[in-house]
Amino acid sequence: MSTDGIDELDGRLIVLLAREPRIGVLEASRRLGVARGTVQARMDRLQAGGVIRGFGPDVDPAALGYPVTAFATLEIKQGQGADVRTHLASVPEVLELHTTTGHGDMLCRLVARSNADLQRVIDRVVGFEGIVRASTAIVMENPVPLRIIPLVEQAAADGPARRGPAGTGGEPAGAGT
Amino acid sequence: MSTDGIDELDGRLIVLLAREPRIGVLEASRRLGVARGTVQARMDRLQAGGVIRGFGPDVDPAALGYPVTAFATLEIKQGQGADVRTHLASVPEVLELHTTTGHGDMLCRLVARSNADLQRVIDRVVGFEGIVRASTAIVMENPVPLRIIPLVEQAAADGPARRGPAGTGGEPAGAGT
DNA sequence: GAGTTGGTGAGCAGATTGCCCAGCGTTTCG
DNA sequence: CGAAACGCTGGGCAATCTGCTCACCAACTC
Repeated sequence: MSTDGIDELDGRLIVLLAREPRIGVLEASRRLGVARGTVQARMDRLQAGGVIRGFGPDVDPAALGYPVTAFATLEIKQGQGADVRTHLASVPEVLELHTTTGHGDMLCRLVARSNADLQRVIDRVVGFEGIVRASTAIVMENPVPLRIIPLVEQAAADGPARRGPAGTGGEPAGAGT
Repeated sequence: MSTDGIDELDGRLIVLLAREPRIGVLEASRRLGVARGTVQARMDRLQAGGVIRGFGPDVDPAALGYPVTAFATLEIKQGQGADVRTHLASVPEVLELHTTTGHGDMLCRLVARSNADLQRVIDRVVGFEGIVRASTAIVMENPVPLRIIPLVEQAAADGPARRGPAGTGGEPAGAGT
């Protein structure tokens, strides 16, 4: 679904939204130099197409009292996948979970109140039959926080796919005063 | 910084925002059953305190044309850390990067246009002196997408820390008609 | 040549925002 | 114990923005 690929304007719009989430449609149209209706239409399309999933608040676990982050690689007993997922989903400290290639493993991101607390979290995570082994890596630094802007710019540059190469669709028109 | 810990109202507010990001302050105050000014004050405090970093758009890499996600564990040559970070930060497909305990390693999240393209990305990532070894795990499923709500609820329940235990701060007051 | 799609500029009623005020119950401090 | 500080409530107001609709134009498609 979704026409995959965004054009240059979509890219600028997303980047703008990423940088200043609080601006409204009107302000965005000014910054982008296009009509309000255009921005509105683009936003609708981006959301409908799934490119923009939403605008959830970016909550910092550390500020919530969970300054420790870790990644755990889990080795699962064959056939126990579904149960393990359910189990992990029930642990609040499990922020995300992926199943990966390799050893039929899983990788999950955890947070904890302290290093000591991390032990509790890990115990809870692995304290479930079906999990054969777990190895944890504690995060010390985060040189590159989750980002999307560079990728959006890349995508916008690579695939202006949406329209033909010609039409600027730019400033012609014009009827008013 | 930031008083660490949120109370029950903060928790409800964040969860509400996470579920329906488009609602404004006014609508939120209605849903929460508190005065508009209160919501406004809470939002300000949460943002000032760093609990809420912002409201950036949630962009789906897959919809951008990057449906493949992978995690790469990198082994770095001692002392090359800084350079490697800079290098990785320059690759758009590197969505996030962490330095972790273990082997003085790094863990990064990558995306690519296809499995074949992933090879290109990995080559670019590891094609840098200072990176000794890399092992990659391709993500197949994502049973638990990055989430924060359960943790917020947990935090709100655990540490109502903000006020004393007594005062509900709830419905007293009231003067109008 | 006709039709469709996407963009522009304008307009309007209704809703929301930002900001300020006064009152009041609780908690804290001197 | 009395006073000040806080946080929340309920109103109010001007300015702004949103959602939606029009008519029109240009380019691409058939």
